[in-house]
Amino acid sequence: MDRDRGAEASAVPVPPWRTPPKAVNVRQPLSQERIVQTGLQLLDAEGLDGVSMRRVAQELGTGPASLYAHVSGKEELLDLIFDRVLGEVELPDEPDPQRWIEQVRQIAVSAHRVMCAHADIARVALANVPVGPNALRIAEKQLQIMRAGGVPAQVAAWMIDRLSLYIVADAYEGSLLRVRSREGGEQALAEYFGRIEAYYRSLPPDRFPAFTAHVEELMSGKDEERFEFGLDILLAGLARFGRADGAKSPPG
Amino acid sequence: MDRDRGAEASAVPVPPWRTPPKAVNVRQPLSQERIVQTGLQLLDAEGLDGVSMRRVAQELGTGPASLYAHVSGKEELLDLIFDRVLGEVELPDEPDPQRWIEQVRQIAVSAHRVMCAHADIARVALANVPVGPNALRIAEKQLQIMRAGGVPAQVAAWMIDRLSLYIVADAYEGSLLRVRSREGGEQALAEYFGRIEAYYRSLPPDRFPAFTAHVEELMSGKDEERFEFGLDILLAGLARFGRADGAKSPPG
DNA sequence: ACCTGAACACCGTTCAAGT
DNA sequence: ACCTGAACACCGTTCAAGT
Repeated sequence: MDRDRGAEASAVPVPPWRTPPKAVNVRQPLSQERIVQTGLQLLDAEGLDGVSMRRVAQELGTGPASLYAHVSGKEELLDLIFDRVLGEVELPDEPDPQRWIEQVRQIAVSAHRVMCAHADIARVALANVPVGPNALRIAEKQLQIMRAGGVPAQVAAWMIDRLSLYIVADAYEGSLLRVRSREGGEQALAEYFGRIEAYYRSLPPDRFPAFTAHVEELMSGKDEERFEFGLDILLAGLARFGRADGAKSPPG
Repeated sequence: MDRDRGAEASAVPVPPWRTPPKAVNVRQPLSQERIVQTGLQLLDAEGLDGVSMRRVAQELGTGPASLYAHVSGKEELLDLIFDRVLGEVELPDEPDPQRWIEQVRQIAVSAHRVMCAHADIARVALANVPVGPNALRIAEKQLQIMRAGGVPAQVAAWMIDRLSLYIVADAYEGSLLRVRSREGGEQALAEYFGRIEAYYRSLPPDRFPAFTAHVEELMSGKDEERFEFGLDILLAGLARFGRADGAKSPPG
């Protein structure tokens, strides 16, 4: 009998008066995983302000109330997205006492780059202490490297905190400029800095002698350059506490 | 004729059927000054989230739309409040080349203290580049001091930027903890850190050997202590660029 | 157990209309 | 010129009711 060969039967058009099954995959059940993933997509597409409970729910084809079964609230959702992003940070396999400063530096640069690649997600880390698995993984590695480099435990412990504050703050600050340039184009960003520079130049030199004399220097340098400048200042300050031979790549 | 002696006439009760004049001083006209002042009061009383256009308007006995005649929007209002706060920062009169690092340090500490004294206002400085008169006054002084200390112009210019980023970021981070403790009492803050510490101790030592071995060091130190630790690391890194004799107070 | 519609108590900003 | 009521287009979270 032919009527049991389902595969071939489906090649024939379905009679239009039959109610089609509800769109496939829309009934894929909600989960924390799916919510975080959707939040991350929204973050990348529209920035952190685009990640609202309502928008995430909409994207998942449901109402905002449904999210609360899988996530305690907006804060937890953002924490989860942040830690997922931190998962992209690359770490060296083993601490190398000969190159401890370079290793600390590489992790810092990688973390900075990763956060910068995801809009203004860094704001989340400023708002609460990150305790997700990836945050811990990174901090653990930094601590191991500094200890291997001979840095005293108390200094190393506080330095992790100070370093991550610096990285996160710079990433956040820079991301706001990037948001500005995405919204108004490259041109808007240039205009913004142009206005500031013009304002600096217009200041009265008698009250702002140093400022007006150094507008050039104040405005120079790209994001990355300034970040690494500050990072190297911090690392130079740290170097005194550890093995001297680990400080092979001193800044200017 | 008695009916012209207004002063004495007002001692007699007004006939109750007369409409009384609208409450005195409520008709004090709106001004940017009054709006900023009210915003600052709200900031101190309820934190930055308490400063909404609607709340400020309410406090002034008017509707939110009325504020837009004196302030372009919320962002400008917050900028104005921030710069007013910066007015409290103390600056030395003259740059002293013998003590340049100490002077840079004092300004940094003062700015940090001032921001910490006004809830989470520091968030404003992370969101946009401060260009108010008081921000400029402080930056100008820092620049003068570093130049007097022999720091090259490019290093000094970038250092102002990095220093203020560090100060603002720490003040903001700390303010969020202070908000937490104000809302839930000293006890809530202790509980929060207690939870974190307990979580650190509960981590598997094989995967987090350094972390679990140094929970004590990771949790130690008050806000101010940690801030000054990082500040001194930065200043030690900076010291190499200027006059050696200005670095009289090196950190640990 | 999981999901949802509707409601609550808010936002910043705009605009036509009033004085 | 200055001020305002009402509206617009949003928020995060809660809760009773549904399946």
